[in-house]
Amino acid sequence: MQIYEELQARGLIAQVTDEPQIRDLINNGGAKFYIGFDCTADSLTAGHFMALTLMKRLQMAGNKPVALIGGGTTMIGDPTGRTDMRKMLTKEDIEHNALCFKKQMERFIEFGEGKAEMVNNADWLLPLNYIDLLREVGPHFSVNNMLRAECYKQRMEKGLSFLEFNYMIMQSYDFYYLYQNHGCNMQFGGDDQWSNMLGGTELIRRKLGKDAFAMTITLLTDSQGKKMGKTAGNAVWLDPNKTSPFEFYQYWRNVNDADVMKCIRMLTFLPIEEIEAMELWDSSRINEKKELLAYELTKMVHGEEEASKAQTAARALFAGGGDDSNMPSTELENVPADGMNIIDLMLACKLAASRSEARRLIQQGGVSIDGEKVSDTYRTVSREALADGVKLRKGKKIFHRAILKA
RNA sequence: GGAUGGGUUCCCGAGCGGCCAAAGGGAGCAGACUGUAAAUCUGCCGUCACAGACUUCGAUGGUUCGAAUCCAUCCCCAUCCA
Repeated sequence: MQIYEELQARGLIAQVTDEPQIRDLINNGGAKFYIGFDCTADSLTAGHFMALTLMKRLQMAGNKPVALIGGGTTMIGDPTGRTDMRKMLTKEDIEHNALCFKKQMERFIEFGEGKAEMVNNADWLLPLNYIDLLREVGPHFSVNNMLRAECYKQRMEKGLSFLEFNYMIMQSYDFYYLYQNHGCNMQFGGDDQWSNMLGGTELIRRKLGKDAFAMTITLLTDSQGKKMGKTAGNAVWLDPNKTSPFEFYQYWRNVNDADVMKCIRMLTFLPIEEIEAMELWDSSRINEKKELLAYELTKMVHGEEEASKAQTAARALFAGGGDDSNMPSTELENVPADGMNIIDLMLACKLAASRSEARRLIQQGGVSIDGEKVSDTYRTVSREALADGVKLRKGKKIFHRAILKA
């Protein structure tokens, strides 16, 4: 099976500009493609993960990936899928974020001579001169058409600033620039980027009379149609300091039954045949699939060792027994001689955002220490117990070890 | 620049002088049930020294015994006109 067919089989392809040509191009390793990443935060998220795996898949098939860091476009802010304007980030923030992205990607994809390239659109967008740019690309964009684009339509009622309106033009310019200066002939992106990407192929056709291609990836949504990769509105980060490998593992371990196979198909590198076989598994093996998914993804992002640790810890905590030394933990300093109040302890371990919340949790019976339910909000944990480490549990799934700093 | 309608707790959205920490829904959290799933049911859902107190309803000032609710100024948003 060739790469294009594989991507299809995995359900990754959403839209393409010219199917026969793109099939031909990537199956023969003839594509030099780019994917843009807006650096609105200082870490990549599970949402970016699929784009990274796609780059890897295509690279393995002999195509050349270009990772575009949006140091310039982030200055504008993509209005796609937003009902309000993004907070404007400072130049310093953006530079910092771009640097963080770079580090994370480097760990994941192979860069270097003849391998993947990394570019930052700040390099060519920032020096642009307004009038020159207007004269260069302005005549090729029809405002009428732009307004018809889905990404702006949604904003017509809520309001769209001129700043954001220009996002599409900047992204189009990127493609045009990369086509000319880096020989990029294709752009990939999330399906929500379709109109922005078409802007680029159009611009190249009009300015240069050449064909460039675009292909979008199906957005990973759960059975309820919501974007995956978020818990409680917070992103699942790839940075182990922001989302520990254990938490990362747990996120995937807990996906809905209905979404497991989709995730395995779209995100893992397991051979298609193996996945097809899994489809036929008895429904009683659903948890096996979830473990597999969680393990595979954690391995890719954090390495095999962390993945096994997370798996061992999870099994120990939920199935009982075994080694549970790998659960997330907090080292405590300044513990008074007569021990620490349970509420303070929970706060110190970030298991509750406020004392009220901690108190509530206890009153509702959601907290336990070393397997014993806490019902008294005045309960204190002795310094001696903390020296050995105590196992806190919040709700059903959150485990945390608190231990005195040596 | 003009006219009109708006800015309410994470989001949507009621409230329009005291009964308002503020209806309802969503999200979230906890409990029950389960399979570390979903659905369902129950409770919680501003903060704290938590049967009490304190701080919130775009901002600032004012009227009043008392304001999210009235007045003034300012900032922001939408719609129509230019």
